[in-house]
Parts: sequence; C-alpha cells; structure tokens
Amino acid sequence: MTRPPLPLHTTTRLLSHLQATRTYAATLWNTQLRELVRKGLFQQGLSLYRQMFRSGISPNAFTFPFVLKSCANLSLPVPGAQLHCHVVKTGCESEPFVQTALTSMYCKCCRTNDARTLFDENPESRRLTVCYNALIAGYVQNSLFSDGFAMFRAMRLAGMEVNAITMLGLIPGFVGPMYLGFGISVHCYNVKYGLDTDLAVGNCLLTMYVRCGSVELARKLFDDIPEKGLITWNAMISGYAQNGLATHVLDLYREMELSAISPDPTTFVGILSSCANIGAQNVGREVEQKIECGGFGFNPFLKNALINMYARCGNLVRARAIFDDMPEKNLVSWTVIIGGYGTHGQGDIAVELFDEMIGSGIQPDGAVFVSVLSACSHAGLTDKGLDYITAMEWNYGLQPGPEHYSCVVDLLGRAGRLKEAMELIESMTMKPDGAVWGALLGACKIHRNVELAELAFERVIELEPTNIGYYVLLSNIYSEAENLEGVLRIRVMMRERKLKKDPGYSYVEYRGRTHLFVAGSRSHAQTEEIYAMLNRLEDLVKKLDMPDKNDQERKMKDSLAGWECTVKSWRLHLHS
DNA sequence: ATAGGGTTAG
Repeated sequence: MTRPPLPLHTTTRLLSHLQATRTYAATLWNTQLRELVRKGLFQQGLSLYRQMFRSGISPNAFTFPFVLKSCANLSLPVPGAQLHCHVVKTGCESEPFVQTALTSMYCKCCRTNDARTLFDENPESRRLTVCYNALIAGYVQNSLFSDGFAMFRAMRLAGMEVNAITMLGLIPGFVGPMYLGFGISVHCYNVKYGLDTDLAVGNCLLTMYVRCGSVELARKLFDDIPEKGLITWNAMISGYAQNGLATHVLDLYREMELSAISPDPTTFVGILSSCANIGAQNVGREVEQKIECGGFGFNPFLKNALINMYARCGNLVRARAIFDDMPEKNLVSWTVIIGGYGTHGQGDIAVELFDEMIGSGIQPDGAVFVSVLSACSHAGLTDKGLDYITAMEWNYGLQPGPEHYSCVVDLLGRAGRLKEAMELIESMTMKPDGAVWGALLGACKIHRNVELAELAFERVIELEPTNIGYYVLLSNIYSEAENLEGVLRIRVMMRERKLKKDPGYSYVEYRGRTHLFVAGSRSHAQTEEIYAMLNRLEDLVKKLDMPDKNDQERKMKDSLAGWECTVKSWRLHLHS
C-alpha cells in the first residue's frame, strides 16, 4: 500500500513549482489587498491579510505597505507591531517602501518614539528622503513641532534632497503669526515636482496662512495660483468661513460656480456654516438642492451642517425634520439641534433633547454643555442649568472652561442672583475671560446694579479693550441710572481710544429676497409700514404683559413669548 | 504593483 518514493529530480521540480505557485498566490492576494485599501476598506484589508497568513502564504515586500496602511488608518498599534515582527521574519525590513510604511504606521498610532527607534536603528533610512518625510510629517501631526523642525534641519545637514512632500509634512507645523513670512522661503526651495504636488504645496501654504491669522495673505496666494484645484477652492472657502467672513464665502462660491471645478461635501460644509452665521436661508436651501443632486445626501457632516443652518436661521421645523431623519445622530447633531432650540427661546425642548441624548448613551463633551447651558439661561431655567454644570463635572468628569462659566454667570445674572454670580467668578480656578465679565455686566444692565457694573467693566476692558459693546453697555447702565457724569466719562474714554461704533445691521429674508436694515436708516421703501407693524406688535406684547385675566390670555402670552425679544432687536436695528 | 502629502460640521 505504500507509495514508491518520488525520484529526487521530481521532488525538486515539485518544490520549485510550489514555490512559484506560492509567489504567484502572494501576488494574487496582494492585488486583492490593494483593491480593498484603495477603496478605504481597511478592516477588510486586515482580515484578508490574516486569511493569507493562515493559508501559509508568505507575505512579501509588496504586501506590507498595504497592511501597514490599514493599521495606520485604523490606529491599531498592536497589530502594527505584530506586522513589524512579520516584516523582520520575512527579511523585508531593509525595503525602503516597507520602512516608510512602518514609520508612518507608528506615527499615525501616536508612537513617534517607536518610529524614531526604527529610523535610528536602520542606517540606510538616513539615506532615504521618504524616511525623513514620514518622520517629519509624523512629528508635526502629533504636535511635536520642534522635533519635526529638528528632523528637517538634520535632513538638510545630511545633504538630503528636500522635495514637495517634505514641505507638505512640515508646513502644518507652522502655527502662529511669526511663521507668516515662511511662505516665501518655501518657494525658495524651488524643488522640482509634478504639477499636482506643486498645487498641494500651494494648498497647504494657503491653509497655513489662514491658521496663522492672515486671510489676506491666503487670498493673495489663492489669486496667484493659476490652476486652482477643488482643494484650493475648499481651503479658501473654509478659511473665510472659519474667520466669520460669510459674505466673502458666498461671493467666492458664486465665483466657483463659474469655474470648471464642481463643489464637493467639504465645500458645502463651509458654505452652510456661513449661511448659518448670516441667516442666509435661501442660499442654504439652494445648497441643500445641490447636495441632493450631487448624491451627497447621506454625508453626516452635511446633515449636521444643514441642521445647524436651518436652526440658526430660525427654521426649527426643517432642522428638526432632518435631525429626526438621521439614522445615526452623533454628538454634533445633538449639539446643533439643542443649540438651535436654545437660541430661539425653546429651552424646555433643548433640555428634553439633552436628556434624550444622555439616555441614548452618547457621551457629552464641553461643547454640548455650552449649548444646553445657554439654552437654560435664555429660557430662565436657572436651577436646571445649575444642575447641569454640577453634573458636567461630577457625573461626566468634564472640567468646565471659561465658556461654561460665562453661561452660568449669565444664568445666575438673568435670575437676579448677582451675588452668587460674583462668587462663582471668584471661585474659578482659571482666569476668567472677557465673556465671563461681559455676562456679569449684561446682568447688571438688566438688574440696574451700577456698582457691580463698574467692577465688571473694569475687568472686561482689561481683557478686551477694543470691544466697543461693553462701553456702550456701561454707558446705557449709567444713562438708565441718570448718572450723566458716568455717561460722559465713557464717551471721553471711547474718544480717547478712538473707538467708533459701526452701525448695527441685520438681514431679513422675505419671499426669496434679502433686505438689509441699518440702524437709524429709513432707506427701505416700506419703512413706514414696517414701523407701524412694529408698533402694533409692541402694543400687543405690552398688553399681554398685564396680569393674566384668564387661561386663554395666558396661553396667548406663552405663544408670543419668543416674539418679544425679536421685536425688541428689530426696533434696535430700525431705531437709532 | 508597493511608501511620504493638501480641504471637512457644533
């Protein structure tokens, strides 16, 4: 029954055939792996690698870069380190592609030290630009800027070639106005690279200028780039949006529509955030159409941006509809909808939503507490707000920042609890910022406390000497207290400091047209009718302010409660 | 075939 042994030459042939098949098999696996990684299916990529390993197929130098990239993107240092062992076992460690992939993997997993060890232990990596590039980018992305710069210096001292990708890794490390002049020196490197990388460096510089606080320089560079790509447009639009220059954003968007580049979700995010800031709901609706047409309707970033836009424009019904329709709401979705209800005086709904969010198991962060706390203060839910600030620290282990303290000072202040507000400020562990003292000053205005107002004012202008709003606020407090000497003193102060109040203005959209109202101006064609309507509304609100006679009237008052502040702010804008 | 990089909501 035993088989005769095969002749030796057959065995060798079989073995070499098997070897060849195995190499071929590895190639097949690699191809599949590449496809998965290219599509961003990193999880699947990793399981394919595991399958490959179990099948006894030896991975090669072409395999590792793909798998390492998957680990990097999923931020999995443990499987990453395991792969490192496989690399050593299969003798691929000196392969430049594998080395850089390993370095990058360690950096993306926040293990810059391991990446550095790898670099130091492989003498040949000191001769590879790509290794320096990976390490520089890794340091910068982990905010280890000085290490990144040191690496760049070492690279130049070693006489290594610096290329565009070195710059792409290095430039994001330049944060702060002192680096603004750096753009020019980047151009001095005059490195040769393909047009697309050239453009990427431009995009990167543009973003750097914005982050260093100069949208002007960014715009100059933008205008200098002859063939702008999608990312160039996006970087400029986001730059304006992040600096609150909403009208610039909308102008640029119109310009972009005339160019050959079509917008993508990133573009729309910037546009929508600007629409939210200036209440441009008609542009927002237009963008929503474009999103649907472009097939981006399911992008969660865009859904959140849309909810925010509608909520801030006052269209809570539409905002809520999109919110309810979202299959997976994240923390930002909840934050924007809570903030939306809060800013429109519907604090009760905001609070309900916050509790619902907690109930659904979402871990809150500082930002969502800001939105729920400000909702409480706008709706007069003082005790509820105080409960939240306590819970924030004790139940969720979040350290309140100045932005939370200013909400609570506002909360206590509006309720007339000025003494407690003051005590809270004194108990703060960090230095109070302008908004904290500003909130106290605002509360002093409501409750006519001149003495405390003077103290708050003194503190707030130390921190924000050019914020004109605070001078106006104190001047109004003096004027209500008939302290003319005080009013005069503030006026002199403002003149000395050359502070001039820009006239207030607002936009009101009506039937698809945007109307501009400037304080004191009666230039609108329907000024007379508008004032007449405002007076009627104001009378109505005053009448409703009388003691309640019956339930019916109270209900009416409730339903109009939100209107009061709207009417008042309109009056402010229309009346000098 | 394979590495290193640019834009993103509150």
